[in-house]
Amino acid sequence: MGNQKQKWTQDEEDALIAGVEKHGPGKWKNILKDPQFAPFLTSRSNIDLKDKWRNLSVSNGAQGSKEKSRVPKLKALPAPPAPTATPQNAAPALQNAASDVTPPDASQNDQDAKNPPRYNAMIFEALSALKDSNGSDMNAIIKFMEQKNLQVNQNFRRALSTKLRRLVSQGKLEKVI
Amino acid sequence: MGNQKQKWTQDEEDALIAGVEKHGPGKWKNILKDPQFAPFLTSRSNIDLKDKWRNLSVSNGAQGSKEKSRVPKLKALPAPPAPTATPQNAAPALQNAASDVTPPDASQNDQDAKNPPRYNAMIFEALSALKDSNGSDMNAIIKFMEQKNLQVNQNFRRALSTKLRRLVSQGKLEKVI
DNA sequence: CCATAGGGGTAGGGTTCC
DNA sequence: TGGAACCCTACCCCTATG
Repeated sequence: MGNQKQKWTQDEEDALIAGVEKHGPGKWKNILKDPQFAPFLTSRSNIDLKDKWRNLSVSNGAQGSKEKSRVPKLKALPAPPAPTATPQNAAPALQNAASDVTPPDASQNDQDAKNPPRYNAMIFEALSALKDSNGSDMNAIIKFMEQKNLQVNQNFRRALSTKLRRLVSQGKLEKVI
Repeated sequence: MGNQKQKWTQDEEDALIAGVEKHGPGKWKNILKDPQFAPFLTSRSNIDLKDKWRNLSVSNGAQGSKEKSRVPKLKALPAPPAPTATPQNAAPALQNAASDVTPPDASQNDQDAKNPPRYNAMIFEALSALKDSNGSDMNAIIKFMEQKNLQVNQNFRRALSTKLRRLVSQGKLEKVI
């Protein structure tokens, strides 16, 4: 109903293509986070990027034959069991082919902490920040969290407690007192 | 690498549902160990079970009701179905899902249906059946579908069209004109 | 270490708008 | 009718907690 289509601008499309060149296809979230492209894609989600790339590939992959009155016939291809060297990379007209798409992202998994409450990271950040004298107690950590406007509810205190114990048992933390 | 998507078969899904009925949700390891279900789930981990159950719950539950419905499509199996008569292949072999197609659904819009129509399978079956020397056009495919008593409405024609285009762009189909 | 719960990300099928 | 934008689901990985 109130569903308006938001057509892709040239800038957005360029940013997407450049992003794929840099990060490789399939790294939509990375492209979106890259400060180099993010400014152009503020109103796009990683899903949008994926879909747009698919559309680009489709229009580019199809033969641009002007014959439209013709009824195209289709023939099944031999099943593609051999994914040998079939990059299926129908990149939409990329000029710069100097750098292959091979090394897009060395790490396939760099799920950096962002949204979810990364307690571990928070703890270490806190301890690092108030690395005074001979360590900090739990209350100091809580205080630090509060100043950071982080969610510190009743549940959190308990979670922090067990987390600290676990970290100590894992040797990642040292109890000084 | 071995990162190939392994779609859930009907047998696997049935086994999971039956397992949840017997052991309750959250007892994934138990279900996996139960000889009653194990034969069908040899290629699934307890994590897979958990994820699949989550998907099932999402698609079947929350239909406008705040009720977080549990068990999806439970059919009340008082007695163990014991369909163990068809272990056939204990190894995680790749199965060709060509034969089965969507059941004859009279509904015009199966948005809420659980089993989405598998256009791909239908298309390949059609092309394989009318293995024309030069290939087949869309109308031939439609004809084939009609003879199969498959739902061929306006909606289907459109879907088939886009599907064919995408398959061509993916290199899975070849347009021979 | 083993197990479960939940978040997050991509791919693909299918649909809606123009 | 075809293309483009969008939505929904499947599947899998990762982290956190017990």
